[in-house]
Amino acid sequence: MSKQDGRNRLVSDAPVDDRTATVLHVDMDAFFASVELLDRPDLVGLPVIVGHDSDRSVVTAATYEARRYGINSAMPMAVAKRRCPAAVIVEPHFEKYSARSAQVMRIFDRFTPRVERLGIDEAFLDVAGALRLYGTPWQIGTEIRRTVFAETGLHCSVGAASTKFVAKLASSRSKPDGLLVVPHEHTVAFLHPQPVSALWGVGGKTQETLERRGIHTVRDLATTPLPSLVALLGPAGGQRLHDLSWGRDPRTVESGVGEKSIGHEVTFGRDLTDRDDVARELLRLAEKVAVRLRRAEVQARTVALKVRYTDFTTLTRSRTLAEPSDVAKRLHREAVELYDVLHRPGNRIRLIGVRGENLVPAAASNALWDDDAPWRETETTVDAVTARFGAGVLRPASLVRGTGEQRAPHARQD
DNA sequence: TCTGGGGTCCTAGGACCC
DNA sequence: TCTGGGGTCCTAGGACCC
Repeated sequence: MSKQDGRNRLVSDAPVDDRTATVLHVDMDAFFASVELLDRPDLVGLPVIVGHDSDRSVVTAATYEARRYGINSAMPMAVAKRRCPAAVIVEPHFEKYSARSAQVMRIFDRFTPRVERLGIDEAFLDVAGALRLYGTPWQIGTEIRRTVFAETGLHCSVGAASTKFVAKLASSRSKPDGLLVVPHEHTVAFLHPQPVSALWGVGGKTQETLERRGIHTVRDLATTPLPSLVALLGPAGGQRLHDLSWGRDPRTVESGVGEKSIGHEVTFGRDLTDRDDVARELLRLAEKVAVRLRRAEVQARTVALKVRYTDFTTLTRSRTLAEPSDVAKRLHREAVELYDVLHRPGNRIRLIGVRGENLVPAAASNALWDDDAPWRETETTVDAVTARFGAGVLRPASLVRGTGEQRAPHARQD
């Protein structure tokens, strides 16, 4: 037996055929915080919070030591500091997490080609075709955990089951640094005692709705007539939760699916009121979006603007373009026009965001014929100009008025 | 306690077409 | 003269997940 007895375990002690549990969910433990500790071994064992140390910030990640003080992701930083004044706060470094994530995902690829990334720190693996080579799901999960730790120094937890949802729930129940296998025939017994909030898609609001009707556990939901659930949650939601409560999850592991939208948003340290300030921020965001669109070799058919006022009221406005675009200037113009409809003197803007939606492949021919792109922006256009001359150089008004004749700022020559 | 930034999916109404 | 039904697209908002 391994040193991880008590962590590595089956859902039942009875001998079971776990070859039915071919969907694995691998979830990195306290990922951002753990990556930071790789560079700061002096902080190991301490309550560490990753996030900006400022008002209006939230906790991005926390070590298990910090979680013991009741600190969790998405908690306002002010609250977290109150709960544990001694906590060490570390600024996030997203490039570092991306690099580690890629390293970990490459390890998964060695076990099966069927890997579906889910965010930066988790993935589903379909290992049905890997059993002959690598053994049972339990053995594969154990080997993945061993390899990830050996090569990165990071711990992860693995759930194995016959469906994605149950595998994901199993990994969460095995955390931290654990492995839990739920054979197919144990699925319902595993699910039914869980709180209804364990179901994928049941958050605070839905949980409240369900509990008002006396539905507290997955078993309660499973034994509620489907029409009642549909009346409560809508046709799609009612049917889906009912299926999940019986372990039915039709989703398969899909590798290589691209993003459906690409966006950036920013919350300001102090609210913006000036229209030109907003327009300038929209340019920064549009440039970031455009860079990522081009990198992904897609174009956006629709541009969406998001505005959050100081009272947290949040609006979105979107418009579908005549021609899809990956050009910052074009996205920016659209976003500014959408904003100008909303603008009122004295409005206090807390957040703005720009998102490209309805993505379509960037056909090579578009680059040749698209009148809107007589020049192709480099990835560094705005950043380079801003870095050299300061943000004030790129007056938003001049860009709004810009025509097709306007060239990219000359900084691109280097 | 006072709320980040990256996303996905669902609903619902209206326009428009057949 | 008053009235169809289905399908798709667009837009806005909300819940949810990591």
